[in-house]
Amino acid sequence: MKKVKINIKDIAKLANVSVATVSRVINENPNVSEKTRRRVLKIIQEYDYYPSASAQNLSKSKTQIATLIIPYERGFILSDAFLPPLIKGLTETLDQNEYNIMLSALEVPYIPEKYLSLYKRGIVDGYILANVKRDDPFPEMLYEENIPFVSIGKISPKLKRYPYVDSDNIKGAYDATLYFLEKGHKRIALLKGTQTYNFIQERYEGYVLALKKYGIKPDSKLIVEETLTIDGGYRAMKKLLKIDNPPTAVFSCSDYMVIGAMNAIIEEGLDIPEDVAIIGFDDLYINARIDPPLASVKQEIEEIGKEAAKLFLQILKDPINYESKIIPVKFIWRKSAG
Amino acid sequence: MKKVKINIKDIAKLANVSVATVSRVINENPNVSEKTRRRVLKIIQEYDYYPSASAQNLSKSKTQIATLIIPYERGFILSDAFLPPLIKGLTETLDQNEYNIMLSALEVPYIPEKYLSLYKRGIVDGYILANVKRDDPFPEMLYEENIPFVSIGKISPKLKRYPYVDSDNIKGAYDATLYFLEKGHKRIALLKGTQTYNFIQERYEGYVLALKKYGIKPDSKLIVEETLTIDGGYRAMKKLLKIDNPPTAVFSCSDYMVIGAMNAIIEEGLDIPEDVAIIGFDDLYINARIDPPLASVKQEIEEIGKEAAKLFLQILKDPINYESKIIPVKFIWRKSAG
DNA sequence: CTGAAAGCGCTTACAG
DNA sequence: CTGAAAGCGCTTACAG
Repeated sequence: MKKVKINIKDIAKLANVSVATVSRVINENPNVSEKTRRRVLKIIQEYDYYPSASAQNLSKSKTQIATLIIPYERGFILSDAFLPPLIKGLTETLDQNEYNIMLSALEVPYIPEKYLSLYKRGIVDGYILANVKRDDPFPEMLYEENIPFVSIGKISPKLKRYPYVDSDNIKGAYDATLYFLEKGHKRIALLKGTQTYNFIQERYEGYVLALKKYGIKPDSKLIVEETLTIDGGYRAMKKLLKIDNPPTAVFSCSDYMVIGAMNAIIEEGLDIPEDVAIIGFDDLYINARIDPPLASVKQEIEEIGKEAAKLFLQILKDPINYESKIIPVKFIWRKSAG
Repeated sequence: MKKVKINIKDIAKLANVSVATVSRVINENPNVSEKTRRRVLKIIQEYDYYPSASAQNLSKSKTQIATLIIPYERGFILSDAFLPPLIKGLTETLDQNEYNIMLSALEVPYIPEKYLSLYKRGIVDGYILANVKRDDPFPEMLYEENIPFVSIGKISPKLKRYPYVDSDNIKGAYDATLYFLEKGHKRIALLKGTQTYNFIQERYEGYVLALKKYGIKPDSKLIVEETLTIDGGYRAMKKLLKIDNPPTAVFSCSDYMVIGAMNAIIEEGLDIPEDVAIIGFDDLYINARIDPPLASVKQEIEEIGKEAAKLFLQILKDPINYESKIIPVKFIWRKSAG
């Protein structure tokens, strides 16, 4: 039942042209007469011919494949607000440009050489980095070797210039904190992640910036570092509730931490937002449906995926003249914010 | 700064052997003297040589790439309990076997031909299907054309025999329902998805099976179909609370539906689990941390990913003698179950 | 607008 | 154990 695989030579013979002409038709080269083009196209359809990607890759020395690098970090959850829309944005845009995307999900710490070989062996044309930490050595290696990559989220401050797409983390944290300040809160805590993701640093900066605007000096007792998980949030909040003069408002770098923090708050018999108001970051599906509904800063992850894909395609063509992008975020008020 | 790309011919020359020998070394062909092997390997290392995947693919006519097909269905959320562990399981196992995985996330309804071409063009060696509905025509096309694929979750009942890895959905639903029955509940509702995923059908069967064991005939008023989302669960539960003699227990095909259902229950001034007990399916991260904590049936998604990857590698070698797998699930008691 | 031919970088019978 | 050579299926200057 298996049809013998037909190749460009067969098509050429059937259409009474040379393989060069068939190749031109396939590649939409304009130097083919309309008549010939039609004839060849007809034969191609009739025989259900698909050009071999391997052969094309070998000739063109590119593969039309990007690879998505997602380091798995213990104590970090790839939320449903992140991975699915990211994948959607990336694949949609790449697909429109006949690019495919490969998946490399690795547990930290990973061996960068292994992932470098994807490029060196000519399996992929370049990398899209997601969820990479500041101290991850991989981007620097790519940078050094002039290998095409785009980062989703800013990364190593050591790199002078590299293509990235990121949320406006500073603004998001700033807005959330400012909201509390305008409501009259003086003791505003920050739930920071222990991890060295750049977005943590930026959200911290946004928080500090807002405080500064109101002439408040950041109080180190109000800034707690914990893992970016539900449990981390729980532990952090427990600590905060034990200090003298505990916070009346909490801004968290992650919604998962907020969920843990909520439990800690309720456990102490306090009310949200009356005793402690709280705002998170990410906007999980469930945020609107928890009791109380959770305020958050929403990232446009799907758009980030799209922009990252565009940027990737761009740097393949021109590795010098590109522009990195910052995508706006949006503060979503809900009851937990008070 | 860019080193000229070195190829097998260069290595052969440098090592004073033929390209055939270098190729044998690369492919770990035993017919090479230890001495020669060492010499060649040394040169390879020294010059940081990587064989071209495209050239290898062309010669071997395979690509060492599988593609993961994830149809995006409106009204269905790819939860953080599903996609990340699935990807982890798949990539880990494939990686160990020097296989890579490509990503095709498409919005339903999609054009199957487009994804078929990934195989026909020789971009991938086969497909791993996730989240595919019963009436999706794609698997049948693969089946007809003898294209290698493995399905995560059972699919079309039209296919007589095909490789799949699935959770024991029937048992999971059965256990959850049985738990309620043993607690003395008589009016047990089922929150079904409207979508035609096979797992919905199976969870329904497990539910019915348990009822039957207790001599209870399924009451159609207690079985509500809605989208597998938070909102769907909310609407379904609202309906259930309006009927005469409303349920005292609810088993839901999805945890997201449970979250919506909880809101509906609380809105009516009822208590969980005192007035209405509830059990879901999937076990989201947040389940343990919601108030009340949510009982659920937990799937071993990472293991499913691993088994699917193994099965895929297996059918590539032998498309006839393989065994599909059913992975056990686990009922997780928490307060919401009563 | 079209074709003959070299080239992309491997693998793999075949012969020794 | 090793090598010469054909073959995998394309693309792309080059010549006309």
